[in-house]
Amino acid sequence: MMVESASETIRSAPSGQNGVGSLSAQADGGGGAGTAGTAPAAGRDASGREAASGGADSNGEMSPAELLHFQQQQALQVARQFLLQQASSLNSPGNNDSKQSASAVQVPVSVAMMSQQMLTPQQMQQILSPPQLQALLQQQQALMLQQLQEYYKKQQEQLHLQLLTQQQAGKQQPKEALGNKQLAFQQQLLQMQQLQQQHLLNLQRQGLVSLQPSQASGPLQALPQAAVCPTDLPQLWKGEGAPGQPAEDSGRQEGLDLASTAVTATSFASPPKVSPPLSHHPLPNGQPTVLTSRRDSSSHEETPSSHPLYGHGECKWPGCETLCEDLGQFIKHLNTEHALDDRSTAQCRVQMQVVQQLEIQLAKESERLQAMMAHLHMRPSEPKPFSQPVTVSADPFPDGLVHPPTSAAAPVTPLRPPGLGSASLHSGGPARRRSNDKFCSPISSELAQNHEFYKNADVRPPFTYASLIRQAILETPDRQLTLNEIYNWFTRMFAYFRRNTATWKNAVRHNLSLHKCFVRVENVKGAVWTVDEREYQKRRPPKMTGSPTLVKNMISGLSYGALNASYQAALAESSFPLLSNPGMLNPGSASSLLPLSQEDLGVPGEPLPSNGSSSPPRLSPPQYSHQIQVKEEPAEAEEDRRPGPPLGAPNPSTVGPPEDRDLEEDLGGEDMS
DNA sequence: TTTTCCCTAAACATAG
DNA sequence: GCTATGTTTAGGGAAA
Repeated sequence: MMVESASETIRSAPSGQNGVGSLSAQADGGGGAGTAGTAPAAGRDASGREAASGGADSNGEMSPAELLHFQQQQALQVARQFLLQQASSLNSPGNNDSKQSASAVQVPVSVAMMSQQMLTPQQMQQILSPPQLQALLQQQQALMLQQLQEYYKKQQEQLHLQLLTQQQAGKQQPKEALGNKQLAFQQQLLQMQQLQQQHLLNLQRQGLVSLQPSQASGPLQALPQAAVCPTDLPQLWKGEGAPGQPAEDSGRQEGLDLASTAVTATSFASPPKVSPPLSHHPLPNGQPTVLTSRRDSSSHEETPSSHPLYGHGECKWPGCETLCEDLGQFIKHLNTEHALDDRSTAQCRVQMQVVQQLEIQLAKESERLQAMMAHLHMRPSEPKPFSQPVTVSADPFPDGLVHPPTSAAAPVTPLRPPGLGSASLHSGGPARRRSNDKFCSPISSELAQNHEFYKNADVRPPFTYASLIRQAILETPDRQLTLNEIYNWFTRMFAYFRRNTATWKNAVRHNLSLHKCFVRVENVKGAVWTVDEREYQKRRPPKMTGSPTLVKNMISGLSYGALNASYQAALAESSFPLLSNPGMLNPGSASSLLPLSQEDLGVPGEPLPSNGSSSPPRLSPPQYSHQIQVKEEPAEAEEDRRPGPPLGAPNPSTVGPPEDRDLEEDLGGEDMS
C-alpha cells in the first residue's frame, strides 16, 4: 500500500508542470524512486491522481500543501526503503525479485544505462584473450560493486537527513521553503546522476568485453546489485507499468524509460513524457542514442529538414521523448519545453558531464589501446625497423609487426587483412589498392608474410588482378606461366579464389589481354604469359614530382635513414621502376640493390621477409626485376624476356611481340598512360 | 565534377 | 558441339 501510493504519487508528479510537480520531484529525486515518472499515458496520470486523492482521503481533511507534503514523505519513505533494500541486496543478490515493484524503481536506471553501454566495443573480445577478458570483467565488477555500495549508502544517508528535516519543518513551510528544498533535491539528483554516470562509465568499460545487452546476462548477472537482469527489464517495468498505458507506448518505451526517468524526469519537474538522460533506443552498436545523438546528428540527421535533437519523430532532448509529427512541431516543442530555464540548464549541465566523462573515458581507452598496440608491436606511427623490404607505403602493419591475418588462422573475417589499409575490407568488393599496389608493390613481401592467412582466410587479397598475375608469373623460376597455371596459382595462394570461381578467371584473362605488361608468348607446349616489367611500371609513370603518393612513399622510405645518398640519387635519376618497388626503397635491401645483377640472376637471397615469417622458398622476382630495371633497363628486358618464345631462352632477341609492344608504348602507352 | 583506374560482365573469336 | 583460351567492349564503383 505504502509503496504503491508513493510510487503513484511520484508518477502523478510529472503531470503537474510546476508547483505540484516540483514537490514530487523532490521526493523522486531524493529517493530516486520516482522511476515511474515516465508516464506516457494519461491513464497513469489518472491512477496517480487517484492514489493521491486516496491518500488524502485516508487522512481526512488536508490542505493542498499538507497533501503534497504527505505525498512527499511517502515517496521518501519508499525511496528509503528501496535504498535499504538495495543496500542489502548488494550483499545478497538475487533476493529482490519479490520486491521488484519497489526495487525496480531505481535499479534499472543504472542497469539500463549499463546495458546500453554494453555493446560498444566488441572488438576487445577479439583482441583480448579469454583469461584477460575474465580478469578485466572481474576487475570491473569489483569496482562497480564498491561504487554501488558507496553510492547507495550515501543516498540513504542523504535521504534520511532530508526526511528528518522535512518532518520537522515541513508543515509550516511556505512555498518558498519548498522551493529551496527542491533546489537541494536537485543538487542531490545531480550527485546521483554523477554517480550513475560513473557506474555507466565503469560498465562501459566492462562492456568492452561483454556481450550485447540482449546477451548481457552473463556480465550483468554478476553485478551484485543489479539482480535484475537487463533482459528482464521490459517485463519488469511493464509489470509495474501503468495498466492504462497504450500498447504502442509500452512497446516503444520497453519500460526502460520507466527506469531511467527516475532521476531526471521527475527531478526536474519535467513534463510527463520526460525520460532518462539516456535515450532508450540503443543504437545498433549498443550505444545509447543520447550519448551519440549529437554526433549522430551529423551523420544521419544532417538534412536541412532535421535537427540534432529531433529524430524518429520524437524529441531527442535528454529525458524527453515527446512525439513531434514534424520539424515545425518539434521546434515549437523545443522552444516551449526546453527553453532556457533552470531545468534545461541543469540537463545541459548533466549532459556536459556525461560527455566529459565519456571523453575522459575515451582518452583512457585510447591510451590503453595505444599501450596494447605498443605491446603487440603495432606501432603505426613508429618508424619501421629497417631491413623491412616491405611496405614503404600505407601498410598498416609494417613488417616485423603483428599482422593479424597472419596469426589469424581464422578463415572468417579477419580484423584487418594485411596490406589492406583502412580502406575496404569487404571481401566481396573489388580488391583495389591503388597507391600501394602499383607503386610500391608490396605484394610479394606481403604475400610472403601473410601467405598462410590468404591461403586459409576467405579474404579477397587487396591487390589488383594485374598485380596478382604479375606476382604469379614472377614467382616462377622462368617467369612464365600458362593461363591454367595462373589459375592454379590463384587458387593455391588464396582461399578467396578457391571459393569464388565465377568471375575471377574471366578477370584474369581480361587483365592478361588488356594490360600490355602481360606478354603472351607462344611456347612449344602452348602459350605462356610473361611480364614486361617495364611496361608494368609504366602503367603509371612514377615520377617523383608527379605522384604525391609516390613522393610520400619515398619520404617514408627514406625516413628509415638507411638509404644512402648515392642510392637516393639513383632513385631520383631513375625516376621510374625503382620507385614503384618498396624493396628498392627498403634500407635493408638497399645494400642488395646495387648488386642488382646477383639478384637478377635469381640468387635466392631474396630480401623478402626480414622477419623470416612465412617466406616462401621462392624468390620475390618483382624486386630484382625492378632492380634490374633500375640499374640498367637492358638487363631487365633481358630478364623479363627470358621466357620468351624460344622457351627458356632468355634471349632478348627472341622476344618479338613484347619488344614491339614496348616500342609502341615508349611512344605513348595507350592503356595506362 | 571530371578523370582515371579497376572490377565485372558479357559477347565473340579461335584452337584443340 | 564443347571447352579452354584470348580479345574486346561496356558499365559501374571508387579514388584522386
